[in-house]
Amino acid sequence: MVQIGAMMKREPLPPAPAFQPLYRQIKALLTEGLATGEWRPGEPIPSEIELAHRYKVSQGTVRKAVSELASENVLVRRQGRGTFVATHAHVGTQLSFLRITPDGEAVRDLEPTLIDLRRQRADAAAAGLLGLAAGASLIRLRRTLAINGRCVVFEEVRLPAERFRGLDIATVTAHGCLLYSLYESAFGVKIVAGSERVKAVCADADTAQRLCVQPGAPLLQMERVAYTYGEIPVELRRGFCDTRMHHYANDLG
Amino acid sequence: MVQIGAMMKREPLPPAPAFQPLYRQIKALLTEGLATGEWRPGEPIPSEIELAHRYKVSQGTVRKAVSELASENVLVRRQGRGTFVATHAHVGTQLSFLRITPDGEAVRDLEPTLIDLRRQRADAAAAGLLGLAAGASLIRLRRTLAINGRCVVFEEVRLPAERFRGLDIATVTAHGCLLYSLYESAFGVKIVAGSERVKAVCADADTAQRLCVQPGAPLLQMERVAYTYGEIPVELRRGFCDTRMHHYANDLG
DNA sequence: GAGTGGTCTAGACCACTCA
DNA sequence: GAGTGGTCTAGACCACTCA
Repeated sequence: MVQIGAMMKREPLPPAPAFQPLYRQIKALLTEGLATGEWRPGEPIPSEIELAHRYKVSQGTVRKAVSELASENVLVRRQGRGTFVATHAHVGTQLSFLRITPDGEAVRDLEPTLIDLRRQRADAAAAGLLGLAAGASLIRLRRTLAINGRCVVFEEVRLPAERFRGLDIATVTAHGCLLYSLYESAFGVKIVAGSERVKAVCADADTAQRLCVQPGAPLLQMERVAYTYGEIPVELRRGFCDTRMHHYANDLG
Repeated sequence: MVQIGAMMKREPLPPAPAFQPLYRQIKALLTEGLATGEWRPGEPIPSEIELAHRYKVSQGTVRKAVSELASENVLVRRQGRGTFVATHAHVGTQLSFLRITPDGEAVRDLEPTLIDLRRQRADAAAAGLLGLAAGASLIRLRRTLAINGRCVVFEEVRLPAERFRGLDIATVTAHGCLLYSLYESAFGVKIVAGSERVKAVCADADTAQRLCVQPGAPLLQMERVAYTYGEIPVELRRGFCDTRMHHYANDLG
C-alpha cells in the first residue's frame, strides 16, 4: 500500500511580487482576524462600510478583499444580511469536502462511526507534511462512513496532538464524529482547503472486512492534506472507498 | 465494469433569477461571440474600453463580465497586453484537464498514441449525455497516454460525428493526438469544462495488456463529459490509469 | 424604514508591455 | 510614449432582509 508520506505538500505560493495592492493587504488583515478567532465560524464579520472605516480605505477595496475570501469559501456573503465566516456546522457544508457520491442518487444521509482513537509518534513523512518535528505527538483516529445507509468509506485521520489537545473518544462521539465541525467548535481550527491524491488499490484483509468486500477487491484510495487559514496543514487523512455503487465526483475547467 | 451511461449530466443551472444584472448580459454577449467564433482561441478580444463603447456600458461593467469569464478559464487577461481567448494550443494548457501526475515528479513529457478510430451508433445513454437522438452517429477513438515515457493511461473517446465531420486517423496523428487542441483548430470546438466520475475497477484482459498490468489489477477509471461554451456537452471519455506510480490530483475547498 | 450586500458609473492613477 | 489591464475612490441607486 502506498505510504501516506508519498504525498507532497501543496504547491508553495509563488514568490510574492514586489507590488502588493491595498486590497490584498486588507485581505491579509481579514485572514489574520479569522485565524486569531476575532470572528468565529458562523458569525458575521463587520459590514463593508464599517471595515472601510476601520482600515481607512474605500468600500470598493474592502469588497474586493472580501470577494476573494468569498470565492475561496472562507467567507459567505448574504445579500441584505451581511458577510459570515464559513462554517462546517451546517449540514450543507459538511459535505463540501466529501467527493464520494452514490452513483444514481444524491447523498441523503451521512453516518460516520468512530472505530478507535490513540496517540502515536509522527514518522518523518507525517511530520514533514504537518510541519512538525519528527517524533512529535499525533492523534490517530479511524472511522467508517455510511452513505444513505451503506458503509462505503474507511478512513484514518492523523492530527497534531498539540493543536488538538484533549481530543478523546467521548468528544468525538459527542459530536457525532463530524470531524471538521468538531475541529471548529472544540479547537478553533477551521479547515478551509485540502489537496487530495487518488489511486486505485487492492483491499487489504482488514479494510476489506470493514467495507464488506473481498480481500484484494479494487478500492479507491484518497490521501488528503487539509489546511486551515494561511495554508497551514493541520490534518492528514487516508481513506478507502468501495466504488462499486459510488464514485468520486470532480469538476474540471 | 461500469457503463459510461451510468454518468449523469452536469447539474442543471438553477432557474435564472428574475433580475439579471447588466454585467451578466455583457457576459452572455461575450460568450456568444466566443461560441460563434468571432474571437477564436489564442486571439485577443477587443480592449475593455472598446467593448464598453460597443455595448454602451462603463468599463467597470465590462471588467466584471470579463473577470467572470477569466475565472472560468474561458478568457485569459495579460496586464499590458490585452485579454485573450483561452486555448489548448499551448503546452501549459494542454495539461489543464489532465489530473494524472507521477508520484514523485512533475509531468515533463506527454506522449499520446492513437490506437484506432471508427464510427458507431450512439446507445441511449451516450445519446442522452450528448443531447443527441438515439442512434446518432458517433466517432469513437481510442488512445494511450505515456507520461514521462511510461504508458499509464488507456482511454476511449466518443464524439458526435455531426460536429466533428471528417475527423479521421490522418487528422488525429497530424495533430500529435492532442485532442483538445485538435478540436479547437480543426473544428472550432473549444472545450471549457468537464465533469468526471472516478472509480477503482479491475483491469479487463485487453486493458491490462495495453497498460502492462496483470489482468484483474486495480485501475483508476475516469469517466468524463466535456463541455464547450454554454455548457454544451461535446465529448464523452472513459480512461483507465495504472496508479502504482501515478495519482489523480485534486484540490478541495 | 434602516441596514446589508450588489450593481453601475466616471474618473484618476498605477503596473506592465511593446515599439 | 501609447495602449493595455489593474487598482482605488466616491457616490448613486438597486435588491434583499428583517424588525
